[in-house]
Amino acid sequence: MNRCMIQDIRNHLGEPVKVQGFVDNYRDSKAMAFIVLKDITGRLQITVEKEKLPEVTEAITGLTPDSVITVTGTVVENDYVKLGGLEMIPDSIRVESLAEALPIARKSIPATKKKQAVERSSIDQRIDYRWVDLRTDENQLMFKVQTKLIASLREFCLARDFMEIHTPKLIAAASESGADVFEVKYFDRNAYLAQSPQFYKQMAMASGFERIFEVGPVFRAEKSFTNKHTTEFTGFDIEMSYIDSFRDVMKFEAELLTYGLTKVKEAYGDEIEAAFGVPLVVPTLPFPEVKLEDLYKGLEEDFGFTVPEEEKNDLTTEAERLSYDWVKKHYDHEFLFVTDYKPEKRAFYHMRDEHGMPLGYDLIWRGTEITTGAQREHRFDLLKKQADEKGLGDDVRFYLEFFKYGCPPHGGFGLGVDRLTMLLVGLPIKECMFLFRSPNRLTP
RNA sequence: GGCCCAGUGGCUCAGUUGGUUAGAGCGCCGCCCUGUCACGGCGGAGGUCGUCGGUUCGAGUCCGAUCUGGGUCGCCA
Repeated sequence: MNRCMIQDIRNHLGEPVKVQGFVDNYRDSKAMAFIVLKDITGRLQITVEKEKLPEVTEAITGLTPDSVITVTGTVVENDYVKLGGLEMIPDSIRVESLAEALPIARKSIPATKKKQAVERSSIDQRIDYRWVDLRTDENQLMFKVQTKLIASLREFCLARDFMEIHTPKLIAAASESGADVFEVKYFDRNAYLAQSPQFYKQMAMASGFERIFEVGPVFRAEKSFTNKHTTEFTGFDIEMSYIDSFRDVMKFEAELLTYGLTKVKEAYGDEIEAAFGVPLVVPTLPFPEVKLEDLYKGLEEDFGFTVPEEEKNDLTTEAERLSYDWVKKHYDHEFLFVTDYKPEKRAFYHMRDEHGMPLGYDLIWRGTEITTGAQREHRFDLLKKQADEKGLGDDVRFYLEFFKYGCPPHGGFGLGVDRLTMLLVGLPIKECMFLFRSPNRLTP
């Protein structure tokens, strides 16, 4: 018998079906037993009248929550049942895997007159048993949402003739200054884990690929302790040739994100709001933009916010957070492009204008940076000069070669997939990753 | 790396100015319960309080060191 997903069960009332999943709840009394079965699509009550079903009764003796079972039987409507008004009368139940008592509390239970409240286990405790934690509706929804988002972003790019590439993650030298790299043994020498596909996606431009994207892992050996950093995350990277300006890149990104969020809202907007209390607002085009310097002026005028002059060449965490209030106030928007960062704060490969100002941007969503983008310097001599100014020598020699034999003008950006997910549901990044990695966390 | 905070049964917590056998709820185990739906009722097991050292007649409670973890800032996606 084919397996029936629980969401489809109404199409099979009165006929024999098979369902499989986890025991979400088990209530056992002398004459009756009730199992709530959960699969990835929903829940169904299995009702056992013990006297009528001695074999089934035998099979479920000692059943525990979170065990995995296979049930065959007939689903009927019954107003007794609060769960959808449906119940399955089984004719067989097989226990596929008997679960031990769970080591974590996944849900909070409010206090009653007789009992004190039980808080759910801390996120760190839950991550220790992430596979158990991920069985909750909220967590599974989060990954359905992320799947939809990435599929939509990919769809948008493919419709515009982008190629999807896969660049190496084992590399011979650091790909960006600043970020620390993980060193790994590579036969009789050392290699590094890629901090970014930056150099290779630019190589794709020199290869004449014109428009590419990559969804892949990014490694950062930084001891960052915030609610939005992790040592391994997934980057959605774009690079495109024959742009006239970095504004072409910004425009593309704004359209890309708007498309992705539209698709996510169509599929899961209501569920996201119900589960996480965060409304999904599809942004309007174009996204607002502001120069870094003007943003600081605005924050001071509107909120009396100031930082020492020497910190104004970058967004502090607090300024970044406040920029959300600022953009809401002035543009009624959640996204904000920030431009005109000083060259000292930007990578050497960003193209600069005649005043030496980098032609790039950061994109802030709901007060958190999700992207850095730029037009790249594709002219060998200028690029080499900018690399030399940053003191990069042998490490970028192979990369500079990409620009010697013809390379189109181009630009691109990198999006943090996990940051998008985290902002979409309003939770810290460690709660939003399948498995979180930090300086203190390498397992499970 | 800076600054803060925390470590008590499987989980979540309480533990009063240091003072008799360290408490509770959930979970677990056993018994009872014909329709439950966060089922219910009764009973039970389970911790020596992160580690080491010190103060004291006496330390979960005070002091020192140490380990582990967390929050936050910086860094960034």
